[in-house]
Amino acid sequence: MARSLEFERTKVLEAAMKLFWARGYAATSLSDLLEEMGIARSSFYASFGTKRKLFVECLELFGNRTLTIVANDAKKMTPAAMPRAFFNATVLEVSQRRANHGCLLVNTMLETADVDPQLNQLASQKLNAIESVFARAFKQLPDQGAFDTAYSPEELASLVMTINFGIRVQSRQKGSQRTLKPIIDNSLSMLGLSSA
Amino acid sequence: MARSLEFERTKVLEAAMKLFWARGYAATSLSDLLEEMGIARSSFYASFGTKRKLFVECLELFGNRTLTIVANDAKKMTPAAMPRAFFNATVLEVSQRRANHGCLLVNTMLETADVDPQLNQLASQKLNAIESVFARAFKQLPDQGAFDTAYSPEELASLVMTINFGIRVQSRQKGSQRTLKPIIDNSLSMLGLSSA
DNA sequence: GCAATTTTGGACTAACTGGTACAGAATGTA
DNA sequence: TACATTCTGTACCAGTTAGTCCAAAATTGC
Repeated sequence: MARSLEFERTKVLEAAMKLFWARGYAATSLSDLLEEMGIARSSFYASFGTKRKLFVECLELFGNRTLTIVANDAKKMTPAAMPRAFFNATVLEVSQRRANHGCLLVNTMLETADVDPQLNQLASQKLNAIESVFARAFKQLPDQGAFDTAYSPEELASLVMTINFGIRVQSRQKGSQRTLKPIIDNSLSMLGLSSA
Repeated sequence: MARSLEFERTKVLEAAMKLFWARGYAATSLSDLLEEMGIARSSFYASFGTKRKLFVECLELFGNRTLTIVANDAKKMTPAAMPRAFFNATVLEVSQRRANHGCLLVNTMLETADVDPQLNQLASQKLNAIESVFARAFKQLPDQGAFDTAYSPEELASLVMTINFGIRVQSRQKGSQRTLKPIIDNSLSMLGLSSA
């Protein structure tokens, strides 16, 4: 036989995702990607096909990872505790470790809205899937305990996503967690989840 | 003397703005712009300098126009009525007439965040100016009447902007006003402004 | 060592990018 | 009509883009 099959495909993919995450799809050139991924031009096309296919893979990876976070939360905690946990995991913890690039799905949706329907739909679907997990969890709670308002589970999930989107935009405007913390806290208390 | 000075500069500028609004800065090529503006390549560079300068003008135009809307509202109505009026003017009425492209300032901020600090700062400043108008209006209301919560005027303004951002993202995901209306209504009721 | 196979690096292509230059047509004033 | 000025169209430039190709190097199992 011969040389070891793939290199560290997932690691290389992750590096690409981070770059797309920071700069967006169009603004990330192939040369930038190759440098960041640490592989040669030829092996890139052999392993990933085209820049577009690579981006779709990154979108998939990011989306599934985020989906896993909220799906696990749904098993671990009460529905009322999920929004805070989600914001903690996806916004605060990230802005603590490195620069905050918002949400790749949100960034992609805005970038591709009137430019690339397919990529736009892909990002949109992943976001809808996340919203569905929230809605399903809120439905399991018959009395909707901690929420002091009279929204349906679907409306609640939609509100959580609206707030999520707003926070993601804020997190690209002012990335420090010192400014983001109060925004998150106030948003959650608006939902009636201050003590959760 | 000679031929009439400028053409319809503002009209041409507006056409460019709409295209940037829909597609973003990088994804809008010069050829696309010229076609949409209906002027020749040479006259473009004579009148607007570079693509970048043109974009700054568009950002300026869009920002000032939005700022005017909310500043006028601040004179005409109570602070508690401002958020709804703002969302009506900038989201619902727009999505009624034509396709909804979100907010050029928000789109630009996300697109340029890790790519072009200057453009990013420009958009960010305009958004901060809008937030300041809200904060100033909320400060004028000593008892903060309609708001049922205990936020400071600045916190309230920040919440309004967070919701605004969230709705703008939603408006690029699902542009119809039929889906946007309930999202706006529920967001406002979250703020305690349902009856305002 | 030999053979199989993957990775690498560099040369290359074709298309597109923003921007420049310039000659001529159109339009106005006098 | 003559002149000044603005607009238009086209040709052009240098740089960058995504993607292809191929020979040589590196790595593995036998």
